[in-house]
Amino acid sequence: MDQTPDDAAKTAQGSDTEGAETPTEPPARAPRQDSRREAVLDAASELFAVKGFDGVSMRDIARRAGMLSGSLYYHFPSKDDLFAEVHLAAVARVTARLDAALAAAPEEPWARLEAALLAHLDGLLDRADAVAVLSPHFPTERDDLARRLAAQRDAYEERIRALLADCGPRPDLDPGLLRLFLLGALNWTPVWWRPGGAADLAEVARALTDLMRRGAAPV
Amino acid sequence: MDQTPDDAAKTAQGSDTEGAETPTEPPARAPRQDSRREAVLDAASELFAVKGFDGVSMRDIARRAGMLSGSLYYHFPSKDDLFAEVHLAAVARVTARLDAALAAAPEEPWARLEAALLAHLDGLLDRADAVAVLSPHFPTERDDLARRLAAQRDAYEERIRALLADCGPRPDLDPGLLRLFLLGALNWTPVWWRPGGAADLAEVARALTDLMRRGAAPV
DNA sequence: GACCGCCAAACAATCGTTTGGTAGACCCTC
DNA sequence: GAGGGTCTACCAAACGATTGTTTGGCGGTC
Repeated sequence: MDQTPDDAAKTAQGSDTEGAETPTEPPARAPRQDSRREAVLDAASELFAVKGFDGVSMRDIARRAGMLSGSLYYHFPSKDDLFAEVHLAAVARVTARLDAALAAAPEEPWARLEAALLAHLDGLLDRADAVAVLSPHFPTERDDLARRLAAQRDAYEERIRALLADCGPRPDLDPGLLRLFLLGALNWTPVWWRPGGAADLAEVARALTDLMRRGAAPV
Repeated sequence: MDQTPDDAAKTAQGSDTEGAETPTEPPARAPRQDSRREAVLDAASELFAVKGFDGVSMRDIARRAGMLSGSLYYHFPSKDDLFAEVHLAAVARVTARLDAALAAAPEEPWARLEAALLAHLDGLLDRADAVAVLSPHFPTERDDLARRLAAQRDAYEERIRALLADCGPRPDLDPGLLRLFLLGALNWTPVWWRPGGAADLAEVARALTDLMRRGAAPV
C-alpha cells in the first residue's frame, strides 16, 4: 500500500517529445450533457483532498476524469478557479449536513452543539471532502486564492459561533477565542483520525463537547 | 515589509536561456567556516515557514542565502533532507523553550500546563518557526518525508501528554483525545493569530488552559 | 451550417538535481 | 618563504522532467 504504482506507469510510457497524455478511460463520448463537468469536479475533489493543491497537476485531474489536460480549460479558466469551486462545493456539502443534523437535534444547546460537531466531522472525514480544511494551510503568501476560500467559509464559521453562543458560556471566557479553540481541535482531526481507529466520530464529537462544556478537571 | 522586492529583480533580468541565477549578495568569500551552512538553514527556515514546502524552490533558498541553487547540494543531499533538518531544528528550539519555561514554573500542574502552552505558542508564532506545525499538513501521500517529521515531533508530544496526565483529568475522558484536542487548538493558532491582534499570547495560553480545566459552561 | 465538447500538440517557464570546473584557504616540503 | 598539492565551498551551466496554459482543429449533435 505504500508504493505508488503510478510512478512505474509514469516513466514507462512517455518516449516521444512531450506528454503523450492518455486518459484512463476514453469514456464513450457522452451525448449532450454537462455531466463531464461534474466528473471533473469529482476527480479534482478527491485528488485535492488527498494530495493538496500543489500535489495535484491538471494532468492528474484530467486523467482521472477521462480527458486531456487542455480540455479542462473549456470548463474552468484556471487551476485556482477549479480549486475554488471544489472548495465551495465542499463547504456547501458540510453546511447541508449541518442543517440536516440541527433539524433532527433536540433543543438543549449543548446537545445541538454536539450534533453540529458530529456533522462537521462527518463531512470532513467521511468522504474526501477535507478540501474544506486543508485549504487554510495554504502558503500564507498566496493571498489571492486564500482570501477567496476564507470568504467561502465565513458563513459556516458564523453558524458555529452562534451555536456556541447559545450555550451561554461563562462571560469571563472570550467567545472569539472559544470558537477558535473549538475550530482548531475540530479541524486538526484530519491529521490524526483514521477510519477504523480507536475512536469513532460520534465518540470524538461527544468527548469534545464534554470537554468544551465541563473541562477536564475532576469535579 | 510586506512587498517583496525580489519579484521585480526576478523578472527584470533573465533574458538568456536558463536561469542566469544571481544571488542577492556575493558575500565576500567567507574564509574557512561552515557558517554558510547555517545561513542556508536560516534562509530555508524563514521561507518554508511562510510559503510552505512546495511554495519554496531551491533557487529561492539559494538566493536568500547568497549563493546558487546547485551549491546547496554541497551541504544537503536533497530538498527533502534540507526541510527535515529545518524541521528538526525548529522542534529542538520549541523543546528548549518548553524546558526553560517548565524550570521556572510553579509546581501546580495546571499552572505548569499553562506555562508549557505559552512556551509552545511563543516558539510557534514569535519567530517564523511555524515549520514545526505547517508540516503535518503535508500531502497525505507524501509518506516518506511525513513519517520522518512525525518521528521528530513524537518526543515533544509525549511531553505534552505527560503534562496533561499530571493534571489528573477526569477518568471518563479519553486522555488520548484530550491531548489531540489540545494540540489541535494549539497548532491551529498560526491560522488566525496575528501579532498585535486582539489577544496576546499569554492571554491565549491562559484562556486555553482555563477552558481545558473548567470548561465553558457557567458554574 | 453552427455550436459544443474535446483532442493533439505545443509553449514558455520552472522545477530538483547533476556535472565539471575553479578560486582560495590550508598543509607540507624544500 | 617559495612552490606544489589537496581540500573546501562554491560558480556556471546545463539536463530532463513537469508545470499551467494556449492554440488550432475536428467529430458529433443539433
